Amino acid sequence: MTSLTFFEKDWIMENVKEPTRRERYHHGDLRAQLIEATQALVEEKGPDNFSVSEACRRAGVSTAAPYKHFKDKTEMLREVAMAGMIRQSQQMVAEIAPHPEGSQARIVALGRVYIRFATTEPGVFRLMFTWSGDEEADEQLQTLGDQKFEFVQMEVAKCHGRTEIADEDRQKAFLLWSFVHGLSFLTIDGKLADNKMPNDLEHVLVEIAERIVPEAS
Amino acid sequence: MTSLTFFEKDWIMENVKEPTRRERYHHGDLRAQLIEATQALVEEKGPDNFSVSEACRRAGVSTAAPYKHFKDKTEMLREVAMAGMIRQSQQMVAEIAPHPEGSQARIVALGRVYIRFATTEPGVFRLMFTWSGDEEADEQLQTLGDQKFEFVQMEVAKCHGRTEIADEDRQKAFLLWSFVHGLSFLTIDGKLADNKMPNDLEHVLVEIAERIVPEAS
DNA sequence: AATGCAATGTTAGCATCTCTAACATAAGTT
DNA sequence: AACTTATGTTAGAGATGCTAACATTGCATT
Repeated sequence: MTSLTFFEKDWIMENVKEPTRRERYHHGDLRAQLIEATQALVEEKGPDNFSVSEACRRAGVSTAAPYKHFKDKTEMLREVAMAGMIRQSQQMVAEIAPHPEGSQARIVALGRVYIRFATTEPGVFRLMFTWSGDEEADEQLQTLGDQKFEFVQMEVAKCHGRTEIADEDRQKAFLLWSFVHGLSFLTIDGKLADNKMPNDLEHVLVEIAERIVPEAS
Repeated sequence: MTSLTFFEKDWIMENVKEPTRRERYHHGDLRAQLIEATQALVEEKGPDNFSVSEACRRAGVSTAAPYKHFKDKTEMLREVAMAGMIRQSQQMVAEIAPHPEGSQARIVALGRVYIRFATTEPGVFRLMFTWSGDEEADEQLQTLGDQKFEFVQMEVAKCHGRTEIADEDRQKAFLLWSFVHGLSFLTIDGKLADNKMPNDLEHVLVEIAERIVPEAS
C-alpha cells in the first residue's frame, strides 16, 4: 500500500508538469536552496554584505521562511562555511593523489589547492577563516580546520620518512600554512597588484616548499 | 578687537566650568571624536558589527550628525584604517632603529611589529587589509600599503648589501610579508589554539627570517 | 479513507540601522 | 547688525534581522 502511494508520488513528481516547486505552498527543498543562494550571494557581495532578505528573494520565499530552517543569519553563513571547508579538503586529497607519497610535489599541490580555492571562491574562503565573532559557535568549523591541519602535518611527516608527526613536522606545517594563508588573503584583498606579485605562482610555491621541506629530506 | 574676543573666548574655555562641550549645540571637535569612537567600536565589536548609531551615542550626538563630516559609514571606517596604517608604519621605523642597517635583526623586528600590531589591534588590522568592497575608494589606503611594502623591500635589499631593490629582494620581501600576514590572521582568527601554535613566536620569526634572508648574506 | 499533528510556509509588525531632507543655531565676515 | 557658512537637530524613508500569530501541507495513526 505505502509502496504504491510512493510510486504514485514518484510518478507525479516526474511526469506532471512540475509545479516548478515554487508555486507550491511547501517548497520541498528550501533549506538546500537557501544555502545555495547564500553561497552565491556571499561570493557576489562578500560575506559582510550578505542579507537574508536577498537570499529569500532568490529562493522565491518570504523573509520569515529561513527561520524555520536556521536559527539565525549566522547559522546560514556557517553552513556555507562548513561546506566550503569540506570542498577544500576534498580538492586537497584529489590533488595530491597523483603524486607519490612523501614527495615534495604533494606539499606543493596542497599549497596550490589552498590558493586556488581562495581565489576561486574568495567569499567563502573569507567566511571560512575570518569568522569575526560568535566565539564558541564554530566548534564544528574548528574541528574541520584541525583535521585539515593534521592532514598537512602528516604529509610533511611523510616527506621526512616518518609515519607519525614529530614536533619538527608540526612546526614546518605551520610555516607552510601561514605562508599560503597570507598569500591567499593578500591576493584576494588585492594587495598584490602591480609588481609586488611574483609572476609565476607555481614557481613561488615550489620555492617556499624547497625552503621549508627540501626535496632531499 | 578680534584678538580681544579671542582672549575672552580662551578665558571662557579654560576658566568657566567647561560646558563639557556636550551641552553646547556645536560640538567643536566632533569629527575627531567620532573617529575615536569608531576605532574603539571596531575593536570591541569587530569591523562588521560596527554601527554609526552607536558611535553617535558614544559621542553624545544625533545619528545624523556624522554626515556633516563623513560621506558615509565607509568613509568613517576608512579614516580609522588609514590611521592604523600610519601607526603601524611608525612602529616599524621605531622598532628597527636600534638595530644596525642590513642586519637580520631588522627583518625580524619588522615581522614582530606586524604581528604585534595585528594582535594588539585586531579590529583595525582587519579593517586595514580585508577591505571587502568599495573597489576604488581605497586609493590612499593602497598607496600607504605600497609605501610600506617598498620600505620592507629596501630593508631586504640592505641585507644583501644593496642600495637599490633587486628582483630577488622583491621576491624575498614578498615571501616574508605573506608569512607574517598569514600568521597574523591565523592568530587573530583563533586558528592557532592548542598545539598548532609554536610556543615561542620570536623563535619562529628568527627561523623564517633565517630561511629567507640568511644572516650570512 | 478520515483525522490530527508536526513541519513548513505566510503576513504583520517591532527594533535597529543607514542615510536624506528640512530646519535651527552657532560662529565668523563684511 | 546682517549675511553666510558650518554644524548641529528632528522627522522620516527604506532596508534589514527576527518574532509572533496564523495558514497550509504531508505524514502517521486510527
